[in-house]
Amino acid sequence: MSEKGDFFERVYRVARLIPEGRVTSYGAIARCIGDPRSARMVGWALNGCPEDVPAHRVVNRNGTLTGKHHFFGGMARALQEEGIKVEDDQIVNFQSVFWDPPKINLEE
DNA sequence: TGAGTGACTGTAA
DNA sequence: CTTACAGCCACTC
Repeated sequence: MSEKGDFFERVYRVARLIPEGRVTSYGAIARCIGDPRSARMVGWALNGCPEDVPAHRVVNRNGTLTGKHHFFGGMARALQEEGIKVEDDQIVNFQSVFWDPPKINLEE
């Protein structure tokens, strides 16, 4: 076990668990999968995320849409479509829409 | 092999 | 949650 590709799969899995109208941070996902120091890799992993992964719901710890420049299409608009208020590439009331990812089965 | 870069985070002031 | 500094891991040249 412990393959390199597992890291990506875990990121995708957690990202898919994000409910609508909610967002999470890269560090939260990184910690969820057991690598809180690889937060940067989470963002890099989402760079090649499939379409079924709501990458637009993943932002940095400040609630800023840091990935907007890399996301295909209007990331801020997509968030607002789900009920998330965004202003100047920054999530409004970020703490209220923040979603803490549960610990998934790392061996599954 | 080593330096540079990046969708980051935590701590300090 | 502002700004500044350092640590972090993987990728590219």
